[in-house]
Amino acid sequence: MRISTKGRYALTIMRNLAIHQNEDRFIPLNEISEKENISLKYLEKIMISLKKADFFEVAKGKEGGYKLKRKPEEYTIGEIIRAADEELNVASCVNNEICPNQNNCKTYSLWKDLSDEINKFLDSKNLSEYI
Amino acid sequence: MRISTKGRYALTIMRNLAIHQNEDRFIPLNEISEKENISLKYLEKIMISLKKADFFEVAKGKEGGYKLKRKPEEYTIGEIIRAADEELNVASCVNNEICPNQNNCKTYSLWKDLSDEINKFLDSKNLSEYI
DNA sequence: TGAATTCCTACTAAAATAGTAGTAAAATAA
DNA sequence: TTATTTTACTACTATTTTAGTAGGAATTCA
Repeated sequence: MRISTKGRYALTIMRNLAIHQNEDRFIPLNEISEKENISLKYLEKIMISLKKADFFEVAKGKEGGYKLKRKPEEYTIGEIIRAADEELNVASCVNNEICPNQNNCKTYSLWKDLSDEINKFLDSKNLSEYI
Repeated sequence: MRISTKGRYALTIMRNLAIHQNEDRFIPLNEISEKENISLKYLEKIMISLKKADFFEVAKGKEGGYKLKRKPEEYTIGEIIRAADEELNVASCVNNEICPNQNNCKTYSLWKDLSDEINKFLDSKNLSEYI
């Protein structure tokens, strides 16, 4: 039961943006790519998901890049991982798909409660704790 | 972040054995296979992992099958899922592999703590709660 | 105007998960 | 003793998910 690298890299991106938040400039992805040794193309792809969550101000072109909209302590780790396309549910029956056996399923509440536990844990941590 | 079907089916097997524990006989896998609509061959495969954990008495041949060694309340859900080959760690750096960056990794403790949380939760539940 | 950057679409590779097939070995009931 | 039932073992295949790449269009600023 693993957090995907996509989720972990999303956190890496957010941490890097947080670190430079006080500098008055946009941070381009190639800077993060070089520092963290992750391909630029892959970071771009992860950004597609993160942008939907409205985490950044974006500037295209020269001197462009990304800048966090909020303070680091205002992002929870949970919302970052979830934004990276990763649903934090341990079984598909939790929240999303309909299980044909839903009503008399003996273990639904087990998976539901565990998923809630995981989300609660990750929502109790914020980005500022990891920079 | 999903619990694999292997892990879920392992629990299904254990639940079925628990249900029939008071009957003075061994439960063959084909009975569980038919009732739960899971292929016999796949159940056999999952059994290979579970047997290593010494959960059952086994009888081969006619009238053979499996029988739980302990009472249902003496099996935790955590040990069942872990026995089904599924490590309950959210990142490979937790417990197993060595991360080249271990000492100054800012997120190691995050993944470690989350993994501990998941294990603690599943170890607090026992099989008798799900039959 | 050219270099740096994000944006967009499509594709490929690798790994993990899920599932199947065939047969040998063991044990018991008849 | 033998046919049948069951687990045990080994190997293979298919499917799905995750990870990663490629190429170029659009935008913006120095």
